Amino acid sequence: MARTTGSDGARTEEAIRSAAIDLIAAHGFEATTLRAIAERVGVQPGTIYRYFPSKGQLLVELLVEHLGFLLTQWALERPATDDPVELLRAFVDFHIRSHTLRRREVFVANMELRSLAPADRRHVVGLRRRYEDILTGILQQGIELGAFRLPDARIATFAILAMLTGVGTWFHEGGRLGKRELIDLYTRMVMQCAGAETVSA
Amino acid sequence: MARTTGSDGARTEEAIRSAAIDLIAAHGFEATTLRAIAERVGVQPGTIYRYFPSKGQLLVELLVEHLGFLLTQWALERPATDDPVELLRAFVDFHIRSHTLRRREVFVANMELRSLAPADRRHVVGLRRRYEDILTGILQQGIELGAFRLPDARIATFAILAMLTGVGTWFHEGGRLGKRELIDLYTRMVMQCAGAETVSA
Amino acid sequence: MARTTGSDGARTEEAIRSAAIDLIAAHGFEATTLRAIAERVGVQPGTIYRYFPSKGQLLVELLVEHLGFLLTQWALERPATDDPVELLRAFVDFHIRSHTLRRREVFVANMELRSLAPADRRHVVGLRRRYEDILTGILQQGIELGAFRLPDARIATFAILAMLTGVGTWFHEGGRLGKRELIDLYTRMVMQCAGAETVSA
Amino acid sequence: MARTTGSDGARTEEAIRSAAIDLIAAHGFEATTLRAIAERVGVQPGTIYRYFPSKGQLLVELLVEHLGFLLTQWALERPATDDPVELLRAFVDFHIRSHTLRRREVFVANMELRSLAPADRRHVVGLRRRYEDILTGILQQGIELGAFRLPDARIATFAILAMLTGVGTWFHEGGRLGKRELIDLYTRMVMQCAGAETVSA
DNA sequence: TATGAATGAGAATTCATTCAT
DNA sequence: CATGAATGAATTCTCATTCAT
Repeated sequence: MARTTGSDGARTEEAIRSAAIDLIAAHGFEATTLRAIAERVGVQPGTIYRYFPSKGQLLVELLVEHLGFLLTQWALERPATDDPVELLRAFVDFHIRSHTLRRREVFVANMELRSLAPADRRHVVGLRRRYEDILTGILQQGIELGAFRLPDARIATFAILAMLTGVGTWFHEGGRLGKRELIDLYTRMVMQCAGAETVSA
Repeated sequence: MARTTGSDGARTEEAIRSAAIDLIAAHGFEATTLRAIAERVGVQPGTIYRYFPSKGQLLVELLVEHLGFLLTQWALERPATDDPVELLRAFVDFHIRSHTLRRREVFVANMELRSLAPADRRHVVGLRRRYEDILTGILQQGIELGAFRLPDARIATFAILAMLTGVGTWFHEGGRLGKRELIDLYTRMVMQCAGAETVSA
Repeated sequence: MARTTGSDGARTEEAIRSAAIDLIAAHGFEATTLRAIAERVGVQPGTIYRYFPSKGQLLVELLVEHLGFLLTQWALERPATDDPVELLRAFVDFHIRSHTLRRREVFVANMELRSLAPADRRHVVGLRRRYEDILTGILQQGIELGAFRLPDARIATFAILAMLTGVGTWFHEGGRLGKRELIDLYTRMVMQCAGAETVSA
Repeated sequence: MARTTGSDGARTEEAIRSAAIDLIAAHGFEATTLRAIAERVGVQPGTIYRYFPSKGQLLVELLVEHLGFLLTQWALERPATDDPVELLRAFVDFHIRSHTLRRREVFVANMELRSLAPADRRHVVGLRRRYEDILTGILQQGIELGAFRLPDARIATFAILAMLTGVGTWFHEGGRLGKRELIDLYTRMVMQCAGAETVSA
């Protein structure tokens, strides 16, 4: 059969993206074959080339889309305040929410940078850098205002992001811990870590 | 030519291990070919099979060896004290030292679990679990003795290990930060994170 | 180049089957490489995998197809009579005709059972058994009716089939003996062997 | 350990021959590896080269030795008589005995001619031809003396040898049939087949 | 006499990719 | 928009063979 009635390009492209993220998150980029993606979508491998020029470019688009989403979404959600404590709390909340909601994308974005061609890697790393800078900015301001006791905002950024992102490796919706509690727990640990004066949890 | 004078098995095996760790850390297990490993060692690909029965088993042996090393070494190095703060300090020191010294092994051990066959994964995950349990034990004891303020020893274990292990992704010997300072910085952040009373830094 | 104009799947599959039978009959299954088959067909080795999932499965399909052909064809050709002598004469005729016409298939079916995986071997041996049973049935009936003097129908089956099938190892169309004479010669020998009363030669 | 006390070259060579026949009979020449032979003997693969210059030559030696044995042994055992019926009876007896006793050698000799290099094949086929000629001679004489009714001594040779040799594919010591009965059965069938006047069984 | 290390060629198989239809 | 046939290069892995010791 040629094509399911009502299918169209946009739908197919989205199905490819979704299948790709799933499979790459599960098995890694190198271990994921276009055949497997195509099979999940229900098309022939050649069809993928109507939407993405190569396997590598598919990965790039996935990562760029994801990081773009994070950046855009934070810009929308970030509270209007300038209070570093408030901002840090909001960032932790945002990060964990988006990283549990889009686990697979996050996982891929963290694991598969090395699978990118150099130019693409630079591009993606640049985007990620912009996301890290959000946290660094919050911490820096907090240090300056005396709200945080931290020796180095940049290194603390790495430490806190690693901690938060690590959630994705073990947290599963429906386990003993709800998402709300998870966020509360991590908020408290991050606040302590940052040496925030007002630890209320 | 049969045998290059002076070559011997033990040396070749070690060279294969080392080349494999290097390349797998750099490009991932799936993206690493036996050809590439062999080329780096200076042998033919088939030679690897004198030492490892398959590519997969090579990975297993690398990971088991590494985790065995961590477990053994901690048993040797851990201070005689029962003081949780002292133990946590020692653990952070140990973890960062071993994880910067053996960066590549650590990286591989964290990334490539999914490349293992199920039975091998269980084995390796079991070993890793034993290592995690060391930290959980320290935190648990500290919580009970009132030395740490943490809501959950297990989750704090994940958080702290993620934070510490993340060091491997950005720290390079010879950068602006010395290893001693690095350890001090992280010790301080971990202590704050754990809510340790005596934060002296 | 993607597709040679005019090529199509069914033709390619048949060409692979034919080349495979030829080469396996000539050199044996283990000694036959997919490369060699592909070369004879005029495609790349990988192309074979569009049609057969593995080299082993290719052999299975060849054998099953051949034995299926024998079984079907005998069902079509066997004379309506119940006379064992008439049936034996027809069987010898049928067997030699099909075994000289499809020499290569027969040869492979007799030689390469050991190259099959156990489950496949059981399947193929089952089919071959059904073919043997045709002859055993004829002999059995002939013994009971007194038309044949044979001590054991089963063993006589082995003996006669070995004798008939052996033709394939030396007979070549165009030699000093025509196919008709060949069949007559063997019919006479088989009849004598079976101790048939009416030996008219 | 270098070598088992008391081991010596002759013993090793014999062990290699024996292991080779076993494995080649079981899996075919192409499917039999020198590694497997060496393992069964308990030596390293390289050791085989002290005794045989190549894998192919090993096969040649096995076949030549076997056919030489048949020729020599028949020369020793053949009855002094000139009576074709007596000689045929003795030949059937001899053939089945030697072909059940040395099943593996026979099997290999029948299956693996195609694995020989052309020159070796000619040599081995020549020896086999001499063995066939023994039977052809007996049949020819019997036809001339009127003891057998056969249209063609050469073709009858093929038919009878195929029939007799086929025994090796299904007969197993210890089955429902003893070797004595087996020989009697086949003697009777061969005599009938040859149209021998005096069928006493 | 035998080992153990290694080679190099070649095996089956997989896969991203192309393109006429 | 999508298929189905095919490519060609690469992959893991195997094996007969060599040879210093």
